[in-house]
Parts: sequence; structure tokens; C-alpha cells
Amino acid sequence: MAVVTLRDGSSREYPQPVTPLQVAEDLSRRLAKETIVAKVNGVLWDINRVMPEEAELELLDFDNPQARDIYRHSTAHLMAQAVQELYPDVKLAIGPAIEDGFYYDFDLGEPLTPDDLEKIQRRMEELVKEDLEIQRQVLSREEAIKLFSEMGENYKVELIEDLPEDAEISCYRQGDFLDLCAGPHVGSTGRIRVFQLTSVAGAYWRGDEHNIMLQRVYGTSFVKQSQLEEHLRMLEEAKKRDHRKLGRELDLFSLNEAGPGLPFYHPKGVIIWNELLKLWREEHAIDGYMEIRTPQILNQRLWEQSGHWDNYAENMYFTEVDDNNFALKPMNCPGAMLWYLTQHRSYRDLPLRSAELGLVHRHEASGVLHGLMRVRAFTQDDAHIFMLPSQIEEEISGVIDLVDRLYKVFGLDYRLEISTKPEKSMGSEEQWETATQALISVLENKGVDYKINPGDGAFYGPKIDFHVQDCLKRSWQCATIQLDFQMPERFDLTYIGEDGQKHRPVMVHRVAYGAIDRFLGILIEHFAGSFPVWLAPVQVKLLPIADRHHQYCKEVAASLVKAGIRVEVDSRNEKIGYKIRQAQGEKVPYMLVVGDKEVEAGKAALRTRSQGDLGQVDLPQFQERLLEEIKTRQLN
RNA sequence: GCCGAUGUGGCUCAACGGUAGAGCAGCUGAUUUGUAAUCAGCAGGUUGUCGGUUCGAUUCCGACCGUCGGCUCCA
Repeated sequence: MAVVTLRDGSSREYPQPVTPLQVAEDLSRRLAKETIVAKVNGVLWDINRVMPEEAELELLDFDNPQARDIYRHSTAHLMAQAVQELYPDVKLAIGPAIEDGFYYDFDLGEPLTPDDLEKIQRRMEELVKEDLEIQRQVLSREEAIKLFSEMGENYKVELIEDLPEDAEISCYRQGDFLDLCAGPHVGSTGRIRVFQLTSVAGAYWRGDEHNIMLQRVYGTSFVKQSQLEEHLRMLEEAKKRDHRKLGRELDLFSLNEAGPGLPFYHPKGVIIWNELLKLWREEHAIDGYMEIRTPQILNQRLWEQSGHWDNYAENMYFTEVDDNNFALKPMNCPGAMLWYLTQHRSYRDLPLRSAELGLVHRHEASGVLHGLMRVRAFTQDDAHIFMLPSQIEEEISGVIDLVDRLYKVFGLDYRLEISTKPEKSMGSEEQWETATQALISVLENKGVDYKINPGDGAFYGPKIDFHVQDCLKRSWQCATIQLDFQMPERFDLTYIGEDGQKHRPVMVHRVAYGAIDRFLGILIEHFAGSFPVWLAPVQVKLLPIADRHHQYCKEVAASLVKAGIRVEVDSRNEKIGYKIRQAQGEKVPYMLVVGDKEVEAGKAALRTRSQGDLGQVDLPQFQERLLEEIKTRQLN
């Protein structure tokens, strides 16, 4: 006798234990068809796995994120099965579900081509038609290791060996295909409906570049064809937002072979850049920061002292002048240290917040360069805060608030991560522990969500990172707050305490935008090039209908320019439709169309990029409204 | 850096073993125009670079450089 309690509280009785699928079939055909996975007594459960005699059952379909991941994970298995049949010598690595899809890593000794993907996709389709049952099987550790060793699946053996002692080791079988997997999975291959393999790429085993490179095949799957089409449409839309495309179209910046990863900013890009800095300086002044500037290159000895020579040299550019070795700065901190040392500091001076818009150069691997998001020269909106140990929490909290204030201006969402001690690092375990706990405690006290990112800290200390997503949902680190007990030590920074004795200050490195370059890239995508008026390189474009309106347009433009508004006049010999089309393409927020009627009335016909023709407006009124919109930095 | 793909005028793309073509942009002229493309003409490329194969290469091969998608790393 088995009792199954459903989500709505009702219960059903069966003469013997049943599977979730049997219950679903009992309830409705449609439910049986749409259910991907079950939750039995709160645990994810294969729909074809017999439930305990007393079970609380929940049936999950594709709309449920967990079920969706399972569906895609099953698609990854399906792909692995197809690959194994087509390439019998393949060794399987891992194949998880990811945001929007899945991948599977294969060791096949030879690279896959896009043509191979089609072949694999076709084989997958056949396997779906065969509707092979996917069965769970539990093994002992010894059995599992023996089984996968015999199969020659050394990556799987390695995975099993790394599983915790008490882990239940399970496999899933579909036809002749067997894979190590915690599961659960969809009940049979026939339940996987719409899928598409999207790309191949090399990926290192366990993400470590010292390991062998595997072939990673990416794909995605859905239950309805329309969902796949919608997904592909979204990708197309995202491409239109790509900051590299918009950066060229809007003439904001360019990249050149002459300097890979070294961006050139065009006049319109610099306008946005400067507006960002204007806001930045306003907000930093409010928070009591002082701005400094330190040199672009400094003696190599300084970098030895700071620890960069030992920990960061591979990313640095060096140069030799008059038998002295210099390094182009990859970070601004040593400069800030030297500034701190120019005076005796008192505890009364602390916290001391020194900000620097520093251009830093880092030799990043060629393969990682990406538009403005990942470059080799970038300007950090850096700051170094020197403080008493007792001020740590308050200062970090202040930075978090400042970043939040700034990001709100743009309507940007972000995610917080705490990164802990990396392999290559300075300082004792205790220092790292204290510093990391301090960061955690600030976030806990503020009640904000965060994720721990183990081993991803800077070499001198743990950090809180602010991550923002680009249009393709790739996440980029923007702001970061890094606690540092090392640098003050290395540079022997001191302050005179209340007791008249020398003490060691604590330091925080932090950036708010992060790199102005990357932040600009993020903003281009965030706004899809349609910047809010305060950021728009051209705020108003005057469009005369005919030559006889040019003079009037020039006068209107002059008056707007005088008020500090960025204006262009399109006095080309073209029809109004053409000029509008062009201005819309440039994403100019306001267009003023001027013809006979407007000249006569002393007005202009207003058109906005988002709402179209709004009819005639009174110019002084328009100017006033515009100035207010700019001053308050209104979002679109 | 590694794996794969890719590289033709400012941009988007075509052609192909017999020394390149279109649209847009640009320039000139005509047109003086009312809310997303007026017409005509002109000009613009040693087909990323360097080698090799070939009677001949932009086309085939190799190396390098850049770019794109990943891996990894970080702002």
C-alpha cells in the first residue's frame, strides 16, 4: 500500500509503490507529458523511479528552473550518447546544464568542426525517436571505479575518486550509453523535444590550463519549437546591442591592430566618458575623497617592494632607460603608498580617502581581449582608503553605498561576490581569515545577498566584487573593494596614534565604476546606444527643412549651446525624412524640425527618438525642461 | 597563451586558379524638400602580412598578425 500526497494536499492510494510518472498519468495525459522531473519528499526524483510508500509528490515542468536544468542536462547526455556512437574512442568529461543551455566536454584527440555538430545533432534526433528509457542505477564506489576504468573513462574515474566519502554514486543508462551522474533525468530520450547544438570550443579539463584541452560542445534545448525560435531571436537582438557594433556605428571608440586591447576614444565617446567622470567627482566629493595623480611608469624596485614583481610580473610591461628598469603601472596602489608617505599622518587624519583616475596597463592574454570589456590599457576610478582597524567596517560600508548610489543613476543591476585567498598570495592565513571575515560581516550587517568565490581574491587581500551583466548575459566585474593588510606593511605606512606611538594603518583599494572603459561598454549595451540625455553625445539635433531655415536653426542652436546643451545642426541638402532617419540612427534624444511654420511662429517642431513627432514647442520652455532633465540625470 | 572559426574599399556583403563587384557612407551636380532612405555622376581596394605551390593566387598550402566564440584570468 502506497500513499502519495499531492501539492494541493489531496492524497491518492495505490496497492503498491508507484513512480511519479504513473501518478501523473493517473491525473492527466497532459501532465504526464509535460512533467520533466518530480520532487518526492522535497528531493528531486526521476519520474520513472519508484517512490517510497509514503510520498509527498510535486511534479515539475519546463517552467520550473530546476526542471529546466534537468531537461537540459538530459539533453547533454543525449548528445554524449550520440558522440559516443559516432566517435567510439571518445572519453567523456563533464556535461552540465548552464544558463540558457548545456555543454558537454569530450576528449576525442581531434577537434570537432561545425559540420560535425550537424552530424551529432542528426544522431541525437534519431536517438530521441528510439525513445530509450533512462534508468538510474546506484553503485558502490568500488564498483563504479571498476566499471568506468574498464570502460576507459579515466575522467569519470577521477570524478568518482573526488566524490565525498558518504556520497551515493549513481549512473544513468539509456540504451548502450552509461554515464556517471547524480541525476535526476527525464524518463526517456523521447521526452527531449527541441534542441540545437550551437558551438564548439576548446576547454581545459577542470578549467586548468595545465590540463589537457577538451572539445566542448554547447547547445540548448526547449520543449517547444517556438521557445527555441524566441531564444534565437533574443540572441539576434542582443547582437544589435553589442557595444562593439554600437561603438562603431555611434562613432564612440575604435580598436586598431596597432594596439590590440588599447582603445581609441572618439570625440563622442569622450563626451560620455567626461560625463561619467563629472558624476563621479560630484559623488566622491560628497563622500570626502581627495583626488591624486601618480606617474605612469615607476622604477622596478618599487614594484619589487609592492610585491607586484613576484606576483604580477607576467602581466606587466617593462622598459629600460639609462640602465634603470621601469614598469608601466598595472595598478595605482604603489603610487598612492608613496603619496601617503609624503607626510607624517595622525590618527586624526584617518580615514584618508585618496582617489585616482589612473590609466593602468596589463598584459592580458590575447585570447581574452573583448571590445572595451577586456582591454590591456584602462582607466580605473581607483581609490585607496587608509584607516584605523576600527574603521574598516564603516569605510567598506560607505564604499558599498557609494557604488550603489552611482549604479542607481544608470538603473544598473549588480550581483555581489566575496573572493577569498588565491593560490598566489602574500600574508598569513590569520590575516586572510580576519580580512575575509571583516568583508563578510559588513555584508551580513547590511543584509545584502552575496556569493562566495573561493580562491579568486587579489594577491594582497580578499575582496567584494560587483558584477554586472552584458547583453549576452556574460558577467563582468565592475566595482571591487579589496581589503589589504600587506601593502601598508611593505611600505611601512604608519600613523601616530592617540598614544603618541606609531601604528600601522589598514588600507582598502576600491573602484566604483571599475574600469571606465568597461563601464562604458556595459552602459552602451545597457542603454542599447540610446543614452539618457545627460550622457548623450548629441542631445539635440536641429533639422531644417530647406536652406532658408538654416539661419534660424543656427540661432536656435547657438542659444542652446550657450545654455550648455550639446547641439548639432543637419544643414545638408537632404529631405527631412532622410535627416530624421539619420538622427534616429544616431539615437539623438531630441530632434527639432524647423520649416516655414516654425520660423514664423518662433518655435520648433519637437520629435523624440522614442515617441516621434510631438508638434511645436516653445523654445525657452523646451530648453528649461531639457536642462532640468540633464541636471537631474533622468533615465530615459 | 590554448582550441576552433574567420580576415575582400569607411560599413555590410558578393565573386573566384586567369590580377575584384554591389549596396550604404563619401565627393560633385541637379533638386529646396514637412517627420525613418530624391535623382544622376564620380571617386575609392597592391583582397590582413610574409612565404610556398602554380605559366598565373584574392582564390590552394604554411607561418605570423588581427578579429570572433569558448577555456583561463581579471577592472
